[in-house]
Amino acid sequence: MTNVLKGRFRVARKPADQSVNRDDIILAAAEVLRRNGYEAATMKDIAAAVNLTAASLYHHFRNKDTLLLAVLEAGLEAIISLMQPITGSRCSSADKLRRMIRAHIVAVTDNTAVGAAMVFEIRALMNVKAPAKTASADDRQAYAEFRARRDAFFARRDQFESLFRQVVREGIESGEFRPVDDGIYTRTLLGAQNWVGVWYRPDGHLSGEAIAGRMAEILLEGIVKS
Amino acid sequence: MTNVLKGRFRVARKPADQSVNRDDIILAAAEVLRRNGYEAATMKDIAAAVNLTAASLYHHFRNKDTLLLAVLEAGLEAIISLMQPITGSRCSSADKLRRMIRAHIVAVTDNTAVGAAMVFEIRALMNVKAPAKTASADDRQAYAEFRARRDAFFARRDQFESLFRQVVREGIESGEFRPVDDGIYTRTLLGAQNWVGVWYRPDGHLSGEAIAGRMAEILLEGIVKS
Amino acid sequence: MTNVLKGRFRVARKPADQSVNRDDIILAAAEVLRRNGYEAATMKDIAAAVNLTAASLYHHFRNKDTLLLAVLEAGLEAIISLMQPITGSRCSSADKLRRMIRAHIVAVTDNTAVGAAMVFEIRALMNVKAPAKTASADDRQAYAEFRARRDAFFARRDQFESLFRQVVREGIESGEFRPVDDGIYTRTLLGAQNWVGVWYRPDGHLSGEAIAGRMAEILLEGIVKS
Amino acid sequence: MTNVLKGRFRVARKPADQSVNRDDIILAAAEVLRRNGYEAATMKDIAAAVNLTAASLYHHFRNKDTLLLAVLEAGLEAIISLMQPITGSRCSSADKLRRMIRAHIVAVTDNTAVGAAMVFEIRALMNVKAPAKTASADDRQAYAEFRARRDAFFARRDQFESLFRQVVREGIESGEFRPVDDGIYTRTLLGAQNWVGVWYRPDGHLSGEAIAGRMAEILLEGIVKS
DNA sequence: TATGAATGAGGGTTCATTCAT
DNA sequence: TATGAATGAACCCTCATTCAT
Repeated sequence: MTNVLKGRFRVARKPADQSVNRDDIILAAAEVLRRNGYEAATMKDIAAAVNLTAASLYHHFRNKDTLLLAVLEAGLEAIISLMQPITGSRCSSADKLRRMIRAHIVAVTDNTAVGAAMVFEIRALMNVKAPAKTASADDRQAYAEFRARRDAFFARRDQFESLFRQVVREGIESGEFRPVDDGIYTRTLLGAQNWVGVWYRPDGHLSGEAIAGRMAEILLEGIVKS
Repeated sequence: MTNVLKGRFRVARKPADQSVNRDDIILAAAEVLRRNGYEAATMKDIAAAVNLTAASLYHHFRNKDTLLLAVLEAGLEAIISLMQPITGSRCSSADKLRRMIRAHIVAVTDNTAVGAAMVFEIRALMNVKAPAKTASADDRQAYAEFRARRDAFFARRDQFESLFRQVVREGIESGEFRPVDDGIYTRTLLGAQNWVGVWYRPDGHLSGEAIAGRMAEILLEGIVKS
Repeated sequence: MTNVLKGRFRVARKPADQSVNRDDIILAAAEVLRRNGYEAATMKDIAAAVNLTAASLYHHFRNKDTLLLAVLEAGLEAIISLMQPITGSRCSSADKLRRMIRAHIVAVTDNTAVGAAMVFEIRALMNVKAPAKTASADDRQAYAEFRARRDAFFARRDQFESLFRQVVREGIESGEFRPVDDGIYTRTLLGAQNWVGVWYRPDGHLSGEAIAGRMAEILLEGIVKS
Repeated sequence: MTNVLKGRFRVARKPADQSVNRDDIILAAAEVLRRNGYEAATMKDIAAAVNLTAASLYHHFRNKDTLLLAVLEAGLEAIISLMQPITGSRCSSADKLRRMIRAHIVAVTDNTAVGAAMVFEIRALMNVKAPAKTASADDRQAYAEFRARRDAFFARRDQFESLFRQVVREGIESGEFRPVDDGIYTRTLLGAQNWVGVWYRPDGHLSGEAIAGRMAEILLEGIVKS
C-alpha cells in the first residue's frame, strides 16, 4: 500500500525534472479529480499534471478505474493512520472524539484534493462497470482483482466510520455522553467534516486548525453532558 | 419558474402514455443524475427515463447544461419555498432553527435525487464551458442567458444558506444561543443536512421525519444554551 | 508549409501498407471534397480514402475545418509557385499572360480535385463557425490560429489573382494590350480557367495541354492588339 | 412549371403578412443556398426565410432534394426564356452572341442567389442518393419521379449551353467568326459568365449592365474577326 | 519507461422527416 | 395549410486504451 499521503496526506509537489512515480501520479490525479470530477477528468489531463502523456500512465496503472481506486485508497489509509494513535490512546471519550474530529478536519483542509475525492468520487467508484462479456480473459481477470480491491476499500471505509461510532458508543455507555442515536450522531459528524472540503478555501480567513477547533467544539456540545 | 418540486418536491412518476413536459424531464433527470452524476449521465439515459429519445429532449432544453441548470433551479426553489413560512414566523430562534433543519432534511429524504444533485452537481454547473466569442449570435445569446441564470442560481443558493445563518445570528444576539462562530456553525448544519442525501436509504429503518427529528436535536444541542 | 502539391500538384496514390502522413491526407481529402463537397464529405469518408478511421485523422488535423484549410492552402501555394517563375521572367506581357493561363489550366486539369476545391469550397471556408463550446483556453487559442491562417489564405488568394491583374495592367500600360477594364478582364480569365475544373474529364478527347493552348489563344485574342 | 423567375428572375420580396406560395419558397431557398450551400442549408433556415416552420415546407415540397431541384429548374427556365427571343431573332451571329452574353450576365447579377445555385449546387443535385432498399414504395416512387425530373433538368441545361454553342458554330460557318474550337470557346464564355455570380457585389462600383457590356466586348473580341 | 499513432466505442447534437392536432 | 413534438440516422469529435518503437 502506498504511503504518500501519510501524515495528514500533505502534498509535496515534485520538481518537474525528476522521474515520476506512482505517488506523484496519485497526488496529481487527486487534484485533477477535485477540479473536474472523475468522469470529466481525462487521462491526458492527469498525465499532463505530471508531465507525461496519457499512454505513459498505463505503465503505472492498469486503467483509469484503478487509478481512481488508488487515489481513494491512499486517501483513506492516510486518514485512518491518523486516527489509530488517537483511538488507541487512553483518555476520555470526549477527548478522543475531539481529537478525531480535529484530525479529520485538518486532514481535509491540508489536502482538499484528496478530501474532495473521498466525498465526490465514491459514486464513480461504485459505478465502475464490468467489462463486456466479450472482453479478454485478461480484462476479466483484472476486473475481478479490481472488484476485490474495491470491496476491500469499502469495507475499510466502513471501518473508518466505525472508529467514530465506537467512540460515540463508548461515551454513551460510560455515561459521558448523552444517549443520542449513535448512528445519526456519527453521520452528523461525518457530514459536517466532509463538507469542510467543499467550502474550505486555503486563502480564507480561518486556518484549518482554527476551523477544526471551532467545529469540534460545536459538535461535541451536541453530545457531551454539560 | 417551474414549480414541479414544490411541497418537498415529491416525485409522481408519469404514466408512460401521457405526453411529457419540462417538469417530468427535470424530475427524471434528477434521478439519473443522482445515480450516475452529470458527466456520466447521458442524454439518452435521461430521455429513456421519460420514454423519449435523446433527440426529443432538445425540444425542451437547449442542451445538457441547460437541463442541469433547470434541475438545480427547481430543487433550490423548492427548498427555499419551504423555508419562507418558517423564517417569517414569530417564534424563538431555537424553534425556527429546529423547524428549518427538519424541513431541509425531510425535503432531502423525500427527494434524494434532487438533494444529491444539489450537493454533487454544483461543480459540473461551475465547469460548464463558454462558447467561443465568435460563435453564432444565437449561440452567444443563449450562453449569455445561461450565464445569467447560472449566476442567479448561485446568488439564490447563497441566499438560502443565509437563511440559516440569519437565524443563528439572531439567536446569538438575543442571547438564546451560545456565542459560537456563526459561519462555522451554519456550515456544520448544512454539511450534516446535505450529507443525509448521501447515506439515506428510503428502505432504511428510520423515516425521514425520524432522522430529521434526531439530527435537529443534536445540532441544536450544539448551540442552544442549556 | 506543405509541399505535396508542388509541380502541378500531381497525385501519387499511396500503397495501403505505408504509414500515412499529413500530405497523403490532404490529397485524399481534396478528392473526397471534389466528389461530395465539404459539408457532405464526412471525416469517415476522408479517413477511408487513406485507410484510416475517422478518429485517427484527429492526430493529424485538429478538426475538419483545419483540414479543409490545409487542402486549400496546399492547392493555392502549389499554383502560386507555378506562377512565380513566369511573372519573374523577362518577356512580353502577352507571353507572360499566355504562359500563366496555360500553367493555371494545366494545374487544374492535372489535379481536378484541388482545382475544384479552390472553386467550390471557399464558401465553406468562409462559413466556418467557431465551435459552440470552447472547452479550454487551448481551444480558443486554436481557433484564433485558425482564423489567422484563414485570413492569410484569403490574402494570399488575392495576391494570386493580382498576379494576373498585374500582367494585364502592364500590357495595357505598355500599349501591348488594348485598354480594357483590367478588373473585368482578369475575372473573365479566372472564371474561364476555374471553370475548366468543372467540366474537364481526364478521359475526354482533349488533353489538359490542348485545352490550355486553345483557351489561352481565345482569351489573349480578347486583349492583344492585332 | 413555375414562372416566378421570368424576366431575369428578378426577386420581389413578399410582405410578411401574406400567405406564402411555392414561388416565395423557391426564391427564399435560393438565397439561403447561396449563403450556406445545399448541405449546410437546413429546412429550418429556408422555412424561417418565409416565416414558416420546417414542417410546413413539406406541404409545398416533398423533400429537400425536390426543393433544390425546383430552385434549379426555375432558374434554368428563367434564363432560357431570356435567350429564346435572341436566338430566334434575325441578326448577325456577333450581335446574337453579344446579346446572349449580356442577357446571361445581367440575369446573374440581378439574382445572384439563383445564379450561384446554378453554379454551386449542381453537384448536390447529382449526388442525391437513392432511398434505402427498405424504404416505402411511396418513397421509391417519389425517387423515380425525382430522377426523371433531374434527368430532364440536365438535358435542359445541356440545351441551354447548346444555345451558345449553336450561335458560335453559325458564326464560324458563316465566316463571321474565326475558326476557334467551338467547344472550348463556349465553355470559356460560360465559365466567365457564371463566375460573375461569384464575385459580383450589388454594392460594387459597376452595375450588372456595365459588367455585362465590358465582358461581352472582351469575349467577342476573342472570336470576332477584326 | 516513455510516446506517437491508431482505433472502437460512445456522447452530444443536428437535421430531415413524419404525424397528430 | 400550419405546427409542435417526436425520432432515426448521422456526424463531429473525444477518450480510454493498445502497441510498436
